[in-house]
Amino acid sequence: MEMSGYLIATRKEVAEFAGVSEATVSRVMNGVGPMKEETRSKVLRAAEKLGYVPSALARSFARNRSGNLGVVLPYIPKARLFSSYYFSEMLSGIGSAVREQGYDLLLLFRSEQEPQEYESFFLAQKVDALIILGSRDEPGEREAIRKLKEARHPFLVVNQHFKGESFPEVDVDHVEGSRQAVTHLIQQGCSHIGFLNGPLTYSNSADRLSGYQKALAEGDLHLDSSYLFEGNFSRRSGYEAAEKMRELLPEMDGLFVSNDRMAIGVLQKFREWQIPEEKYPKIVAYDDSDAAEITVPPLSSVRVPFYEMGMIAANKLLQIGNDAELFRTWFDEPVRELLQAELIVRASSRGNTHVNN
Amino acid sequence: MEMSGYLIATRKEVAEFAGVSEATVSRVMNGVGPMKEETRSKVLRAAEKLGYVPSALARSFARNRSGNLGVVLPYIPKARLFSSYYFSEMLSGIGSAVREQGYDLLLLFRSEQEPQEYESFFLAQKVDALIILGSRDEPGEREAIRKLKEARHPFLVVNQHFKGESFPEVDVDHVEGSRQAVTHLIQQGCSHIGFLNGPLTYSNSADRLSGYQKALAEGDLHLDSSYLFEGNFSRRSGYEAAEKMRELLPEMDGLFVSNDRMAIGVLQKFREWQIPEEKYPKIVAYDDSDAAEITVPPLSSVRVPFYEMGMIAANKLLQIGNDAELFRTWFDEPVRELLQAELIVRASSRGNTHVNN
DNA sequence: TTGTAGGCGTTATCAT
DNA sequence: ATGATAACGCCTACAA
Repeated sequence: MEMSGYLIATRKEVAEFAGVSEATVSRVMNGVGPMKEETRSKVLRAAEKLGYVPSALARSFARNRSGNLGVVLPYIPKARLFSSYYFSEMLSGIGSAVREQGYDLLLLFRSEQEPQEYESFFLAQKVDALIILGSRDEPGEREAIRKLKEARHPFLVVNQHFKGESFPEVDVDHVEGSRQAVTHLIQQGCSHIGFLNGPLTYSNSADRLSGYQKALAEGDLHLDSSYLFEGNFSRRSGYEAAEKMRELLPEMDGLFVSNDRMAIGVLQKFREWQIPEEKYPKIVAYDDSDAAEITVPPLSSVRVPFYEMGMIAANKLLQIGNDAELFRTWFDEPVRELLQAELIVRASSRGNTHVNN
Repeated sequence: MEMSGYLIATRKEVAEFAGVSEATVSRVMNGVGPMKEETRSKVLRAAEKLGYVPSALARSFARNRSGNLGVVLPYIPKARLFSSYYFSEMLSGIGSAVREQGYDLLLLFRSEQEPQEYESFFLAQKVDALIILGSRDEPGEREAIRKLKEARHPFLVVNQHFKGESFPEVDVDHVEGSRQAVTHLIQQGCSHIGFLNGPLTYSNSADRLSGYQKALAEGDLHLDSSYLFEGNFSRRSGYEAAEKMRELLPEMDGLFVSNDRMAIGVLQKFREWQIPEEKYPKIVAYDDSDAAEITVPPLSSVRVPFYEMGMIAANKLLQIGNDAELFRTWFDEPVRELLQAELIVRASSRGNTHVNN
């Protein structure tokens, strides 16, 4: 059904009112082609008068372009997805780029049920380009993205790398970020460093593991697999992982955690156990979200430029719409932008100088 | 330019391939009208074979419906909008409703520069319905929303009330939420209760002020305007507002703050001043975001059902697309859904029993 | 500088 | 149960 109670002024009416042809109205509205200033203002006045706004729908249809940049998000019912710092920042960055380029931002929720399938967003012409967030390295996902590439749809994977493929990606050097984090812990005198990581289907988790290993090797420490823990990035999972650290704690003098939220869960558990702060392992977390500053002790954390990532990804992607040359090479030499992370040191990884609040 | 390197299968090709008319293809794809099972499967096979997906663009054009629910967000460059708990939760709620109803979610960023103007989203047919978030009671905004109503565009204002108008709204009873918060402080023995509020152009700020006043009156306390502070909901503004509380602190034994982030800023300042926790005023904040649990001391906070608000708003709004009767009355008896907030008590407002961590 | 007219891929109505 | 066809509102190549 028609969802509105009003009538929309059409180009035809404007043309009649202004006493020109419809084509002229189009030219004026789009500012193309030469035209007499008089005609122009006549048309604009008519449009103003009639409240005419060109239909984006019809325009898209005629141009065969939706004008939308799609962003695929993991759909997890009730998961309060946006609450996660990661997605929030990224979307803000994408939003700001999209806006400047005159596109609209269409949010697309990936379903956990149905098999992954991204191409139909293009086939249905819902989007002109697609940014894929929260991607995981799983067979279905790889396949779905491969299809996008084969069909040469403009897309970009963010914060995820698929080894062996060459997809256009904007990513962060999590290997180096993690290496720095763990090296810092070693420099602080730690020799038994635990690692609470996220699921390895995220390449950023795998990358962090590499960085961790690298730092240990460089510090002549050996990797003890009983020091490896896995969570799902939620606070709760950090809280639960801490349980498993219990018996190692006297030994474990350092801890690297893959995001702030899990680290906060760990801290909660430590506090519950009434471990004195001086006895906490030295901790470095990841993301450097707002929360890192306000925990007790404040968390050292690896800052990830999510906002910039989103902005860069969107800009790159939309750029190819205006640059035929870029489009030609987009898939042959896929973009692989690699941003740097930066370790921010706070009390959680320093000496026993925690403010005892 | 054409942004893709592939060709899209059209209905015509499917029709030819299947040896039927285009109309039949449409019927099959939309599952309308009677049809022989044989024809149906023939068409479906052809579609499958050719990789045909009906063009959402063309469909929207023909149906004169975009299939999009628009969500207006305040645009603040670099403001990391989504990081705010408020918007994050709301969008998650809207997203989940929209998805179920088969709509798409279009994000629209309000500009701070240009005068407010929402109607053109409808005139340009970018959206079939509109949810307005982060609205403020300012002349331009009122005017813009009035126009929506006059033209009978389906829209909904969320978490904001315009006194004297009757716009369709989904809101929270912030008067009652605040009254509870402050009454709780009074019950805890506080008699000099400060209030750090947000800008009064947000009706929820004004409502909180009413609740504060109400509670004071009920507790036979008088309102001292030197106990009123204003911030802009950011942590920094809380941090700065705390400065102004300095000299009142010995007296001020209670503090009500309009959101968690500002409260966190206040706590930071207190900690910087090295005020012992036992001497903090008893604090109740607002929103009950994730952060409230992890501060030291954990913040008592008024829980606001943002997620539900978003979901309810979107559901209500999309419902009117399927219900002519509802649409008819939508503007005559505008929805005014009023959800309840709930006080969550934590250590920050209890006796001197803070865990000294 | 402006007008004419064909086409875009559906939906929906009317025949058959 | 299916086919033919007129809209839908705009863009754009071409004609004038």
